[in-house]
Amino acid sequence: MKNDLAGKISAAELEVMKILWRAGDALPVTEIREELQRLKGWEPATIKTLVSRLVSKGVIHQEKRQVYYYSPLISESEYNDWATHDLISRVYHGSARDLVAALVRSDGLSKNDIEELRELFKLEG
Amino acid sequence: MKNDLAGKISAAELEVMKILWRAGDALPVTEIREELQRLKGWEPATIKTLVSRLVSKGVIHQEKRQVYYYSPLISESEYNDWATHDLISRVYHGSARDLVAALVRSDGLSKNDIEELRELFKLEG
DNA sequence: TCGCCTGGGCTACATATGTAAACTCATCAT
DNA sequence: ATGATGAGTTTACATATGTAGCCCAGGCGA
Repeated sequence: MKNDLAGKISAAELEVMKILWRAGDALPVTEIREELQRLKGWEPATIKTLVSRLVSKGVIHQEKRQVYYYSPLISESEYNDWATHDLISRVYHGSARDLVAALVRSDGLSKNDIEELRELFKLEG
Repeated sequence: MKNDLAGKISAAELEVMKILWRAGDALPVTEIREELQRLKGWEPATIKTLVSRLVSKGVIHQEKRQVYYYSPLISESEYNDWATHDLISRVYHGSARDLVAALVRSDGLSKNDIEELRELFKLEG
């Protein structure tokens, strides 16, 4: 069940996750709302819905205090990896290499990025 | 409008696109259906729906002969690039480098892949 | 020629998603 | 004590998506 990330996180929901990941700490809806209102201009109601859905999907945890506090149950890199491998399987027939090759070809990377990655690969090799 | 790929192609629709891209030639629904029936076990009706939706979205072209023939209006690499950059912006805050770095870290690449990519980067540098 | 099969178009229907309001308590300030 | 305020829950509603059936007209075989 981990490989479908508990039913997948939608694009809008992901924005909520990002707030929680960045916070590093459990947050009350108030703060999540404040952030997203500023960043996305979403209504409080919308944000509450997204948070609820994430709880249902089991990807964030709801902790009772004076007010509920929310914290992620999956890490950002866990999600990122999942999203990446999802792309790779859907689009690149399962070849991570093809993805990177496409990136290189399509100017997705700057000279500088390439330099940094070369270093990265040097370490990996 | 190109940067939203005419309203986005869904996962199921993408399978249709793949058939067309691989064919390299315009195909009648018959053939698309045959392929997808074999590969995915989808009903003919389902496939017709997907094809119609792709036509509506303007990503494939319908050519009248005895029977309609369909061909893609966007190339596979065009789509791949779009999907990749979509992932990068949604998940990697716009940093292609972060995507590749994550891949390297998460064992998404085999020793062999890394070797090949190093070559690739060598050329690019 | 006449029904049958099939391509193409239209309709269907559940679930997911984006977006948000309505309602219901509990709590805080007056 | 009482009403305003806000947290949490329920409901709403359009569009997207997965998945597919129904119906009609024209070509093909009997």
